[in-house]
Amino acid sequence: MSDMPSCQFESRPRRIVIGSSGVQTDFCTTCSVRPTSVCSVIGPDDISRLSDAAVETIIPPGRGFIEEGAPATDFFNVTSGTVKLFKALPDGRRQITGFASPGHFLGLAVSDNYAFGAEAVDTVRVCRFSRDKMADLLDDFPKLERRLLEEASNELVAAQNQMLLLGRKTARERVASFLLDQMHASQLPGHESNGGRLHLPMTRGDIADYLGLTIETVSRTLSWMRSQGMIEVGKGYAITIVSAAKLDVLAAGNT
Amino acid sequence: MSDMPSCQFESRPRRIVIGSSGVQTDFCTTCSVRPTSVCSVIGPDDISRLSDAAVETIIPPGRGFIEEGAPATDFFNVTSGTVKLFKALPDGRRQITGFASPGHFLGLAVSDNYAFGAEAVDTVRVCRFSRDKMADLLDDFPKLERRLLEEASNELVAAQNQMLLLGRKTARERVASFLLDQMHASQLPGHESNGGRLHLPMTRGDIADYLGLTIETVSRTLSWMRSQGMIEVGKGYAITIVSAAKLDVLAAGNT
DNA sequence: GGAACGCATTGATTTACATCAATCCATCGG
DNA sequence: CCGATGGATTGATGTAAATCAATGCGTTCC
Repeated sequence: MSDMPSCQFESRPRRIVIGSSGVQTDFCTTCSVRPTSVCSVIGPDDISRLSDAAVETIIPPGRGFIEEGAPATDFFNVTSGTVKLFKALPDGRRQITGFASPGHFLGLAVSDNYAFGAEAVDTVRVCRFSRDKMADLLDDFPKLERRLLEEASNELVAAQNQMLLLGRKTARERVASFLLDQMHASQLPGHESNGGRLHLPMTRGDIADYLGLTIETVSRTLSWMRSQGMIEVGKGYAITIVSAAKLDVLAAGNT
Repeated sequence: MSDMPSCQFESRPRRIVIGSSGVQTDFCTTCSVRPTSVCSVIGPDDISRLSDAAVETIIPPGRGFIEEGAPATDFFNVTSGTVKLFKALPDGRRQITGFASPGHFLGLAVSDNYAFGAEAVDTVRVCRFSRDKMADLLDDFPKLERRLLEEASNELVAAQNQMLLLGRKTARERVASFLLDQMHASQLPGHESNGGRLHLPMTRGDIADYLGLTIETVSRTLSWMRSQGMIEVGKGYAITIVSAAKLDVLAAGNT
């Protein structure tokens, strides 16, 4: 899950008016995710096509905005905040299949219905594209399709790594892998260097649902890592990586 | 993993000569996978472009043909047989991330190296496309990109289902899900109806590596299912589903 | 300001599956 | 034809993680 700088914008959903003058406030122009997201393939001359298609939406923490099984009418580009993607069983068991941060494109569906759910972990901003408008953009901008294929391929690789983790790794290997992934994500372009300090807005329960563990196992493992001098657990959701090398050895899987 | 009818062809790899007459034996023309695979977007008038790009390859059982970490120089379209896709840990632990049957397109890579390995379960035929030739085809046939995006989206959905299975399902739920998936795959277009009888060329070890279990657990679970009247375990690799309804209840996850 | 709630940590106990072991069966090669 | 090998099944035992429980802390709301 790559991590991108967020798009700053006003705090309520609204439709950008299709304007004929160039004076309108155009959040696409000022969006800081755009240089590295799927939107980057649409050039400055065509940016109004983007603005016309996109509806910026603010989603408060805890609110779901994609429901597994619901008709797949929209696509979403995450421009700020963190989203958890998940699948659920009827008895309440849940597997988080990924955390989406700015730059992630959500909503690819094969059938007519979403195969997964999405819920805001913290305050989230997304640009929403209806399926029709997306189809128009794809027709007019072939490079967009190439870019979506790249995104999908990225997700496939991440999914395969996660299957290896879920199917074969021990609890300590899983937590180590998770922390290292979060560290790498926070070091991608657009993130200010923060000396190994991770901001993890998701709860221990969310981390457990992502790693195929329970809350207690995640907590015990983090406590053990702290006792081994690998991490520091700070206030709120801050975890600081003290020895990435030790975590690397764990995550690599040499049991 | 969708399952498609296989492409019949001669039993050794060779380059199809770029011919000017229409008399040459053209395996693309006779390929029975082609109507439903990514190649379907290339029309009969352009089929020579396909033949020019493809190299048919026969791979014996047990032979690997994609090595995790190796340079990603080729793509592969599976036209016959079964392929296992996997990721490995240094200490020998291995997770099979999928079984690819005819119609599957392999080799999408984001970086310059393959993120997974591939190995033939039984005798496998693939059409191999070099990266350069694939790029040419993509430039000339934009619908090919759309089709690849559809394939990738299919794989993403399958991966998410598998993450739910690996992260949250019990052993019985996993085996039930696997058997039902194989049943559905065998009922796709191109497969003759075979009354619930599955042909599973992969070993119990392969099934275990796919479901995040051990050989013994898979074997015990199949034995229990036989004792419950859900399946019959026949000679060789044949498993017959006797009560899909009971397996459905298990697989659904209502523990 | 205090009760309620959500979240996290830690302890004790249980359990689903792994591990180790033995045996059987089918196939292959000499 | 027989020994070797690969694969599968079944039994006995061990264990990593789950489950159950208790406690503490920070935040929110009345």
